[in-house]
Amino acid sequence: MISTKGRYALRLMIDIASYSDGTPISLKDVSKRQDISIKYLEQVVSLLVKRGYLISVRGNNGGYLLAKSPKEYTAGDIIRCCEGTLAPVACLQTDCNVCPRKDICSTIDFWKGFYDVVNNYVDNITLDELRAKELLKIGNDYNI
Amino acid sequence: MISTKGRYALRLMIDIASYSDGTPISLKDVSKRQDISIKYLEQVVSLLVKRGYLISVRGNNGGYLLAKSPKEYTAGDIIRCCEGTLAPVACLQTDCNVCPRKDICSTIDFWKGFYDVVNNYVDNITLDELRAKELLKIGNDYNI
DNA sequence: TAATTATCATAGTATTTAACTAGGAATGGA
DNA sequence: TCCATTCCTAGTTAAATACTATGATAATTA
Repeated sequence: MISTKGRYALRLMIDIASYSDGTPISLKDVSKRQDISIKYLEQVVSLLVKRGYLISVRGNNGGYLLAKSPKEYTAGDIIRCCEGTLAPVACLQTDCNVCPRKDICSTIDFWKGFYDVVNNYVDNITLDELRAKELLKIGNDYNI
Repeated sequence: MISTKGRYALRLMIDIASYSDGTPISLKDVSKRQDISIKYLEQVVSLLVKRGYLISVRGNNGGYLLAKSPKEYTAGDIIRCCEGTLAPVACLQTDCNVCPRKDICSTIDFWKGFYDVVNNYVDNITLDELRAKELLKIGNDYNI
């Protein structure tokens, strides 16, 4: 199960991509549209800023801007940024490859394949495509 | 991340499929081979018995038997039995489809696709295939 | 029959994680 | 200077995870 951090990050990025007209989008606006508290959004957004996915503008009329074109973000980039790895098991996280059973483990290949299909899926959908869907829904008078 | 319940369930099933000669396999033996406490295995195995995936034999020389051929179990069957749904978000669990944003949500289709690739992957690998890998590793003198 | 070896059922527990909320400092435009 | 915003760190509550523990029940075997 993907946590709220990753899911909200995706909605936040789609929101900014959808509503930005070149001026920064404030969390206050995102919060209203997405029904997520500003305080929680602050935590999510800080991860995206740290990673360089968003540019923050402080002060009055401040907010956030995409650092690059929506076509250049994949859903995977965004989710992993806030969620961490999508590895289904700990032994696939590169840093802790210390399972004592790794040489005799018959399931590791299965989990590797799992990891692969997940990464392959999320890395083949761009923020631009997600934004297109968002705009479609909005244009549709909030009724699909 | 898949929890120990689902991962141990898979190893338990592979173990039983690999070592069974028609007589029941006890948790004591599985525990030794898999390095998982008997007490924890008892909890995992009870879910598989309740679901009818394993047949339990009580008393001395008791243990567990597969209820059907290894070819007839998918990895997905086993994992979901002990792990619950593999849905990445709560609103995809059929029973609680009550998200107030469902009509305007632009990410639901993305998560549906995620869910699909995961299910498709785990349901296309059988216990028999996993057993084959296990036997290969064992035969290989515990060295890959 | 009694001892032994299993499964079965339920409860307890320590640790971690998730999902927030809160307070206030720093920034910068009006 | 005011005020809207981001930024930073802590605190909190609830639930889940990953077990361990105790004892009942069942069935084989000596």
